Amino acid sequence: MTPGGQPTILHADLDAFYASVEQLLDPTLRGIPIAVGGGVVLAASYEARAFGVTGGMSGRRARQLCPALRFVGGHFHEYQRLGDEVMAVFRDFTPLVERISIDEAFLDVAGAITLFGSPIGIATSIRRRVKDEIGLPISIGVAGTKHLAKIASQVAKPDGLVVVPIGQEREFLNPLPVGLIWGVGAVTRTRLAGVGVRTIGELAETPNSYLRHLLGSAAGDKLSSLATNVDPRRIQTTRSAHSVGAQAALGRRVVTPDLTRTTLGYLADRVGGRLRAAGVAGRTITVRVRFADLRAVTRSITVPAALSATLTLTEVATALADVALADHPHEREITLLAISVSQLVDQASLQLELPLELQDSERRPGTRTGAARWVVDRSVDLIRSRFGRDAIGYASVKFADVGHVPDGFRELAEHAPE
DNA sequence: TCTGGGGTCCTAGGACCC
DNA sequence: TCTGGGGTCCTAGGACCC
Repeated sequence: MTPGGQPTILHADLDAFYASVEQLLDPTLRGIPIAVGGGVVLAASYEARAFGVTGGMSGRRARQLCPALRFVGGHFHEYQRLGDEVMAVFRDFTPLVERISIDEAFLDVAGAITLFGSPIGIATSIRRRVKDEIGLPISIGVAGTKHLAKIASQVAKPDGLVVVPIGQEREFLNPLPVGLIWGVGAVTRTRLAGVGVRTIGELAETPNSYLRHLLGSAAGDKLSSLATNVDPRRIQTTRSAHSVGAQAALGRRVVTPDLTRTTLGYLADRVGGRLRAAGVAGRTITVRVRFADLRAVTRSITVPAALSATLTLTEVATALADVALADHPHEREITLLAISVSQLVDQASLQLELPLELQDSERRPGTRTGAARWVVDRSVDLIRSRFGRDAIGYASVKFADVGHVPDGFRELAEHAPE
């Protein structure tokens, strides 16, 4: 923030992104309620939102609320392409762009004022260019901090611009519901409502010690700092992932060794491929099992040498799932399996660890070494990059019937907007 | 409400070390 | 043998976000 000056942090957020892209690509969809997705609504146009349709809602529920709702297929590559184009517009004004998903970003325009004029002028120009050159509606919040700019862009929606002048933060925030605060979801909102706190103004009057008691120290401090308008977070132009994961919802399936091995093999294949593509490997492997009542448990292990080989990940994940299942012997059905790999390290440093992994596998005659597995995986990755994902794979994985979620959907979910 | 997938961050307890 | 603080790492669970 610029003390005593003008706010220079922008939060720019495309409106109903997937749905807006569909309406851009197909003019017959404009002005009518549409939803992207099928079983689950990924995005709803504003015409659909008027009926109460929201992202994350089941398709059946959405149809009940809005019988005229049109479901449209996802043009996943178009979403990525247009999202990239919008980011390029941002970068025409400042290099300080922090993209936080496919369709939203923070910008710090303090250094762009001499070239392009006031932050408000820049925000106006961005909105006009995104509309004229790309054809998409976008909302922008302008404020002194990231937190405040994000709240302002939500207030600006749809297709609007909201500025919070320095010194007027309290007047702006006080009447707003606490749910607009980033990090306040259904649970926290309910807990706050239980003690009579519904607006940010009421939150600001609540002592920090009481918030810490109610919500825990970190959440309490965070809410207090918002109330006093302290937010030291800078714009980060590069952010590296802390974990890579994949999951598969299974419906209700009776758990068998074959089911877990096959599904985890498929997931390990995806995760391993993405780790290797990013040039990283991970030391902590976590498996999540969800039972029929939607209760989920996790089991994890941290190994000395970072992993990215598909078969090794499969073996570790299978062993972890066995532990989780053994701890819940009365659960006969599961509804989801997931693998996540964290404690990521660069593959360059992984090379140093390979002899360790090699030693380990040498104690198990008949298994291929970690190094050999890594080489095989790299070959598979290369072939796939040229001929497509289905060109090659481990037999047990290739024929798994767990891949019914389209790959485009999965790639998209890595940056999902809603 | 029950037809998703991929992430981040926080808490709390225990092991272990100094 | 008992008491104690500080720090790090690991594991399990949960809230939240897009």
